[in-house]
Amino acid sequence: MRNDDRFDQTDARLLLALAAQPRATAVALAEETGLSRNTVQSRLLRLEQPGVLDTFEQRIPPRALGYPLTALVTMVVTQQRLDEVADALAGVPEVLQVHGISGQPDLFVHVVAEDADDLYRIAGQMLAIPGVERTNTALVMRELVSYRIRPLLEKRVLPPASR
Amino acid sequence: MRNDDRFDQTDARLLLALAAQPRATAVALAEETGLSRNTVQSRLLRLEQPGVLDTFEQRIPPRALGYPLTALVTMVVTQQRLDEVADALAGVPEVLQVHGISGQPDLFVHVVAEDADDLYRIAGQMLAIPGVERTNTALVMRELVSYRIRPLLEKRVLPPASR
DNA sequence: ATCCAATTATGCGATCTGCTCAACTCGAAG
DNA sequence: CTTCGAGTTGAGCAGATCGCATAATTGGAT
Repeated sequence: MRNDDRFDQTDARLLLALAAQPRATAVALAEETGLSRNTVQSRLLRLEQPGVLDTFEQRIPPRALGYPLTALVTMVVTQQRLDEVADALAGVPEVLQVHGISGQPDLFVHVVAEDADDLYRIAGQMLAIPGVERTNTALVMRELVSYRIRPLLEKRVLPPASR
Repeated sequence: MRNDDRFDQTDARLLLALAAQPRATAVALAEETGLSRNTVQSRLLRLEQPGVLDTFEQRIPPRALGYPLTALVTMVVTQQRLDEVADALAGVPEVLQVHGISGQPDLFVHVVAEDADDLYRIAGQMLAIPGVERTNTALVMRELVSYRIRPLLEKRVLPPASR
């Protein structure tokens, strides 16, 4: 049984081309990558299969939807109720992502808000969830390094010597 | 002067359709949204302009590149050296994103690693950066709520009463 | 009532897609 | 070394889509 959910070098090259022009046609991607159109097409088909690439939603900036504020909230939770709390958090639209982490804060919550008042309201909503013992909110002032994964991608494409 | 970098309801509907089928043709999107093909095309053109949508890289899961471990690292930094530290962090491929935040930890760093040893190595690299005073690493055990922005999108599409 | 920007409708040739088939490459197994 | 098979390539074809233009329509602001 092969490991199908892992990108090989061909995938990586294709993804780099897609990163440059996300809506490029298969023909254009074939030229860009040096692969044949057939290969590009069959690879694309697999990539857009559910569970392979992350969702398109990742590309939608909250700022452009009217949510310029981002906050990172850590939470200490009554451990037995962790799943309950997660469900309750999922009910809050402004909660974009929740991570369960090791160590003292149990949860890590990514939140957006329209303004300071809005954030205060959302923080209140989160504190009111049964099982939440303590929270700490940090406002994001600046994105010093924007999300990027290209360095890792290129690492997979370039090195012909290592493997 | 209009506010061009903000999505209206039409954009939101288009984005929802794209979320369902990221590589759908303009014709298909027109049908799905009830808009004309021309509108879809001109909107798409604007959306793929640099600086409007986030990069395609957001959709590439690090796990599929061989980085199954995710860690969230908080940092206390000599404040005058904040930009220096950010630059140094940008030089580490496994650093996917860095946020400057308000409060005691100054930086928030999103890191991936191949395994525990790899993470240890990367953590060492980060600690060695001049200006870094203290770090705290938390391992991500589970993604309790996967990144999603659809709730906010739908909020913009549905409510004809509120505005 | 008038104006203006955005959307829609329609049409055109060039391009691309979805699909198929045969030939080729190359590493693994026998 | 030979055989096998998966992945890739090249070629071809009908039909769909794209990119672009032009004119009509809509709906909100002046």
